[in-house]
Amino acid sequence: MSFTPQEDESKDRLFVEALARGLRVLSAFRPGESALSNQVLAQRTGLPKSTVSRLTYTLTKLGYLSQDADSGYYRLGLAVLALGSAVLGSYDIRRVAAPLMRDFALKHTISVSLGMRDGSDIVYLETCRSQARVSVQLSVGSRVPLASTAIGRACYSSLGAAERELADMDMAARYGKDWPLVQAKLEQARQQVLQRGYSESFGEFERDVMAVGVALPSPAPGQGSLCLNASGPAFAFDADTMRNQVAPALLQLARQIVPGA
Amino acid sequence: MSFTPQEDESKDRLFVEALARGLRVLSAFRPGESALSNQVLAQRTGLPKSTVSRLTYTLTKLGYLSQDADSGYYRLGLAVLALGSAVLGSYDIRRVAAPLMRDFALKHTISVSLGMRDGSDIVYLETCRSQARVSVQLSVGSRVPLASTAIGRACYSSLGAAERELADMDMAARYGKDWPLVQAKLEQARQQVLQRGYSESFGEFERDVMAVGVALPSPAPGQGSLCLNASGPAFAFDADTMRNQVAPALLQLARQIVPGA
DNA sequence: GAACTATATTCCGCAATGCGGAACAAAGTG
DNA sequence: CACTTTGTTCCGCATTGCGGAATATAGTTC
Repeated sequence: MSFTPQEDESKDRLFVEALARGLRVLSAFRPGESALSNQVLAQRTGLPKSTVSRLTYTLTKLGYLSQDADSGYYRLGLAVLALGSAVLGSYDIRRVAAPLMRDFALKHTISVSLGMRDGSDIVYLETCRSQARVSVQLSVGSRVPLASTAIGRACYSSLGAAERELADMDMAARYGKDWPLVQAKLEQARQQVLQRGYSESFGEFERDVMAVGVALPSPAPGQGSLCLNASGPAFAFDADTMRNQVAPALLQLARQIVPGA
Repeated sequence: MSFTPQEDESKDRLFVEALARGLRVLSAFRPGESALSNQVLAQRTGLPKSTVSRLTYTLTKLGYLSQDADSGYYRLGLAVLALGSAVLGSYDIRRVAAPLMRDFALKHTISVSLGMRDGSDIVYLETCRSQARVSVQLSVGSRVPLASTAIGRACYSSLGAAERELADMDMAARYGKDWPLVQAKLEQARQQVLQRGYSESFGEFERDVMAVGVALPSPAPGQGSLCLNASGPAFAFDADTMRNQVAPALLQLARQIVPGA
């Protein structure tokens, strides 16, 4: 697959290749996959067998991979989890937001998520679902596109000119020839946010899911930009309800979470 | 703290040092810490400044670190979160256990956690708290010692002879001269588990926290060993209640989660 | 604003370190 | 038992990463 992507090229004397390769191995594990063979890793990463072997050996020794006793396949080790939880722990906004989000979810019987922009994605930092049973908070850490989701559009619309430009470039690369269309849509969403304060995505990202999004005023610009969404199934929420009931409440929630502003 | 643990030493031609160092940088972030300077990283990892600089450069470029705009400090990047969530996603037991645990927590107004052994620690894979408000699931990914917690003791007691020996060695190294005492305590706990099926830790790990633990029968031996605990504040749970009410219910919960066995 | 810290980045020659093709092992398959 | 498929080890080569020292940048103090 990917022909060695040393795009920057060559003389980046600061870039530590071996580290990058090791992380490439770790990130070859897609969520939901349990165990991968050494060979599959070689394929996915595009690295030669012997190199992968050395890397898995190293990662295993450090606890970032663990080897299944009989199959010999590798799974992500618990050391990785520790890192992940350190990330979550470092965002203290979660501590503030989570209980408020929980209340919101219960009160409106709707799911609500807190996200942060990373390039042209939104990464979920916290999720509260209305139906207590379903889904094990698995969505924390997962990514949704900036362009087609309510939460992404809200975030995009809150960017300053400079940052927006960067995000645009990111997406231009990502969407290729579709970019003009995507951009038009984004611009439209941005106008809506400027006027009404929230963004919508009614069935555009996932069929039959209605969502609205709002941005949190970012404490420091240039910092990660935070945003919220509220989403529910189309059979339970129509566009009117989302616009007139949910969206104002979500704006209110945002104000609760970040009192200043 | 840990004086460079290059125990094996020297001629391990397979071990990729640069990768290990990079990961050492990532794991220098303790949960709850937001941003670290390059220098602090150098201190904590014991690596020379220029090396750290190169590593942070690389990690930043890959999204595993992100640099605060003005301070220049580094924080863990969102790419790390993706890895972490991939780990959680790979343990399908969570999907089964979580709703049952939630019900349990509500019914008994007590906290319950699912853990897995990693060396002489237990790593939490899932936590359900009784009081909906408090604490944002932050404990997923955190570590507690095998020796002094109910959940750890339950897990220890369920190990086969071979694995127990390994764990013993781990702890002997960890506790040094205290190990005989710790071992005696563990052996005592093991006897209790053999007789009654559960372990206790009443105020031993955290003051004023009462906990009982049980092991889940591991699907494949040699695989990670899973275990449960239930814990609550001492003012609300006395030893009798824990033993006669909570412990049996927890055993029942274990049976629900892993029907076979 | 000059002199001084403290911290981060960059340079650069050296050689240790990681590389990867190929040989070797091991385990599964017809 | 030949044959395939997957994983590990070897080993010489040169690339890659190393780290001390020099340089840049910022923040303090007088």
